[in-house]
Amino acid sequence: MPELPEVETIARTLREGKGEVHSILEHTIEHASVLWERSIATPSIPEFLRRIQGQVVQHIGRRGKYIVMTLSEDTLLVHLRMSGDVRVEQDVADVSSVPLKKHDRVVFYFQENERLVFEDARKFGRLWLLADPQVELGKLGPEPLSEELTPAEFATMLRQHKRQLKPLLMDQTFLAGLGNIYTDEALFKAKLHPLMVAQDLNFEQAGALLIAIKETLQEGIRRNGASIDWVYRGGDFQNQFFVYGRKDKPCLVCGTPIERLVVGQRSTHICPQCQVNYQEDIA
DNA sequence: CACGTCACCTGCGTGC
DNA sequence: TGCACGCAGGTGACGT
Repeated sequence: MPELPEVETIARTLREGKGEVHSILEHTIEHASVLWERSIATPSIPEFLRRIQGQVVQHIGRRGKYIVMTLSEDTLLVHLRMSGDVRVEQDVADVSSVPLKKHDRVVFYFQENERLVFEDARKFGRLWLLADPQVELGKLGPEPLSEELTPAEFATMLRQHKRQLKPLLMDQTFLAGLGNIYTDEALFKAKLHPLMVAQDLNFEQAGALLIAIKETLQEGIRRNGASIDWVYRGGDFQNQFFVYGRKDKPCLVCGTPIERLVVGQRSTHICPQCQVNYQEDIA
């Protein structure tokens, strides 16, 4: 599920609390339990369990699609991939006696009688415990919402790549945070076809694309992300989709039926009327 | 460098 | 009802 807005929503909830949930900042991990070993990317399970003990949560943020938890000695990175989620359990007499759920993979028990549970039905999600988080985060491209990422800078980035727009935008080393849904929505907003070659965009189109990306992500965050399928999120951005998942439904701008195509193995949605700047090689 | 394919996993919706 | 199949928010390892 989770793309940048969903991860941001989750990180904020852990950091600031929301509704019933209160922040876990400054709380101390008493110990952890790993129910699915492959959920831990690094270090080894024994080292992970040993090192995490006694660490205090000092900051919680996000970089790309990673939740970044700065602990007293290390940094814990959480990547939810397709079906991961985290939940906080607190406000019960004894959290450790609450039954775990079918898809729970890693559990952190806090001294404050709380649990942070990483759940992940499809088991694609990963956790890293690192002395230096840059080992992992250093691979990422810029943050799309950063004010330092300007239209001029983005145009320069696009000019350096001879790739199709959609796969390029989803490449986390190019730009960190877009996934399948928000990419389709941003391309629609910018009126650009996903198969256009990045290098071929003019300055105006590059600028429009960056603005569309920023606005789409900000709207997603404002709505607390999108909740679709059986993975509950609590957000409602899914009700704002213009193209994603709307195959054969009328374009909300021009009424033309939305088309679904496959790009880089990923389901891709476009309005063939609004996103016309791509020309098939009509030799 | 760019692209295609498969692998990793489970669960849900659809159609026969 | 059972069951096969296609689909799913992501990424990484290959091969061409």
